[in-house]
Amino acid sequence: MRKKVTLKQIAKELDVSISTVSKSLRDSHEISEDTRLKVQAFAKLYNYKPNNIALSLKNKKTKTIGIIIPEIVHHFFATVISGIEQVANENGYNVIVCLSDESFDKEVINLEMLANGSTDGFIMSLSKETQQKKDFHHIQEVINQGMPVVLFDRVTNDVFCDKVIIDDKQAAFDAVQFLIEKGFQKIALITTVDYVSVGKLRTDGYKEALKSNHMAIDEELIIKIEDIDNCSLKIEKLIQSQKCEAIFAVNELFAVTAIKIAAQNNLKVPDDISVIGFTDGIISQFSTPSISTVSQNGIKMGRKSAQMLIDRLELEDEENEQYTTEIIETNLIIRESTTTK
Amino acid sequence: MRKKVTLKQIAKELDVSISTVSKSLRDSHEISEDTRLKVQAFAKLYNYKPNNIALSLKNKKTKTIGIIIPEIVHHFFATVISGIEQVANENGYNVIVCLSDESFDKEVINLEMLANGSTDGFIMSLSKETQQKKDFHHIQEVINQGMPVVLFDRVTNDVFCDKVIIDDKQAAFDAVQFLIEKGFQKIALITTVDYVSVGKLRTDGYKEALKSNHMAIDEELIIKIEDIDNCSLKIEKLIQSQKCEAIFAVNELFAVTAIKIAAQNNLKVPDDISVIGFTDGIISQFSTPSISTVSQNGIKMGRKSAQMLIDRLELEDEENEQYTTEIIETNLIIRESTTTK
DNA sequence: AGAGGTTGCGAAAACGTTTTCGTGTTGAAA
DNA sequence: TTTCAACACGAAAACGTTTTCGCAACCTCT
Repeated sequence: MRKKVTLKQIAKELDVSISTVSKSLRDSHEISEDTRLKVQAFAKLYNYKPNNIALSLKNKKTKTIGIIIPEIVHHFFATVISGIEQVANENGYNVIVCLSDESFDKEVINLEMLANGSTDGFIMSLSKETQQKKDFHHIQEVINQGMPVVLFDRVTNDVFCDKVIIDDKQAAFDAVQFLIEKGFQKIALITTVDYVSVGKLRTDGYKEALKSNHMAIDEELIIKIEDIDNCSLKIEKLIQSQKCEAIFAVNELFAVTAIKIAAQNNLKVPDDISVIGFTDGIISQFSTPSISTVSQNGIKMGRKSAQMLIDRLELEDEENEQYTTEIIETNLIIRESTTTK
Repeated sequence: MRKKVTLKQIAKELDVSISTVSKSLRDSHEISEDTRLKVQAFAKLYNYKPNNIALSLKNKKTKTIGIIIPEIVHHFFATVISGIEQVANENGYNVIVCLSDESFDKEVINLEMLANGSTDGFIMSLSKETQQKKDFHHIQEVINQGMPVVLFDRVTNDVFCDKVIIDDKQAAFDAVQFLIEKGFQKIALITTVDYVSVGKLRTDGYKEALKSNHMAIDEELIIKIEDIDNCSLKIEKLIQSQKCEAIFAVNELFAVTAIKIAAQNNLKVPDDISVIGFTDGIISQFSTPSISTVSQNGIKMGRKSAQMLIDRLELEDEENEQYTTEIIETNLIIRESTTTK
């Protein structure tokens, strides 16, 4: 077992000082070519690589980005991580990932743990519980300590920092508008409970679209799901009511579940009911029928978040207090689950 | 902006030495109760938390696990990470995630980068390119330096370390055996090219099952996909040949694609063709029809990998050269895509 | 030969901890 | 009053770097 070699060991072996070794390896002009080449050769032979931890301590920079998200077994979050990782990699950063499991406490613990020197900054999406409690002191604390934070997707207005979001309301508006233009009148909404920020916004967009077309909002056509595991009943009731011609669902799970339940009730998608979902994930692409959806472009969101964070990290001292909120464009992908009335 | 406070600052503020502060906070009996309480109160007030980097440098332990996988936008890998994160968290470890993008070079670079002090050990799954080149010197190098490595799923016999796998061959055998028992004779296989270790093993299992039932292996019923993006033609040819009654696919993408193409050719699943996939991901669960599949249990795989790595890390000096290969059981989940002939 | 400049290198500080060891002050026992 | 232990604390080393500064030795002019 050949442990990693250090400057000290090289210095001892070559009978020079640590400083000389360090300078030689960094091609300092202070060192004679003789010594420099000798040291470099020796270092190469023993495959010397500087110790990251020591560098981090010295430079007070870890070149590491902390990511805190609710879950990772989730197509959208996975794509965002992927985007972050791309940009991080391009800029010599590593990413350390923590999961909050939608729990406020875990979010706090993870954040505090990483804030003690492990990372230079954070990219995060709020847990449901955090959004519900509206308690963001942990994030504010980290920012006060001088660590930049970028929030994406599930954000809040209560903390000042850079943010990357999509225009959830507009995107929902567009989807519903599309259905309306296709001739549908009775358009149902399957959404989340209101404290989930994106769910609320998408609900708003749905209502706005109806309003701007002078259509009434029928509360019976709006169902709010708290827990995905037992949402079937509510959805079944909606579908059996035969009152809806089209459905807008705020995520793909709701969309595909609706389609499934429709099939069980002998209603065909899109012939009997048109469906549009949200998030262009695996499900939307591969289910039969494939599902029309609002594409979120997680990669782009991740890339943008990482870029904003790194920019702020490298800006350093500038102390630019001008925070920006970047909006990633969405687009409607029309597939098999929608048709014209 | 209130930067994090250090021992030194507390010491100065309280006019004692750094050692006294450190000892007080660690409840050393060397310190009088007076001083101890005073220091602790002050530390609490200023929310002192030890700097992780400094601790890592001192202890030569980072309490961080490096994960290197081919991609993250992939249900199975995401579940494995989730499992790893659970156990890591329970044991006070963090995880740092790097993606190889199926590239040998990126795998090497990431490994070397993290090996320079950033992590205590690694959990990885080999990139396709690495498996193709059969070059594992980078992994061996890391092991030689005394850092434990756990390989999962895509492993190799060429490097000695702990491994966590499923019995791919047996699982494939079981799936095909199931189809045979249901009365199918002409069973097709959609698999990967041979250098993908798991693809090869699953292919072997398929063949073995046929053999053990004294059925001929028809090479026309075996199609090997190199690139998922243009696999449709091959699959379409298979289906149009009308020669197969059932299909065993080595991953869910192949399975769902086959079902889709069958539908396009007016063949119904499962009425005309039965299909079994591999990996119990989102697609299998939510597509219509839902897909029978071999469940891999990524969570369990991740948990086991993490446990093995941490055990070895905490064992420390023991230098136990006895490496083990853990096999995670799979099970066949029967859904709508299969029926009896 | 002395002044001044260049060259080549080492000592030491710094980053933030923990821990070992040394030391001065106290109190009690002899 | 002397001796010795217990007590309470500080100095310093160590982890592995980088960098500033100081200092010899040599060289080049007058």
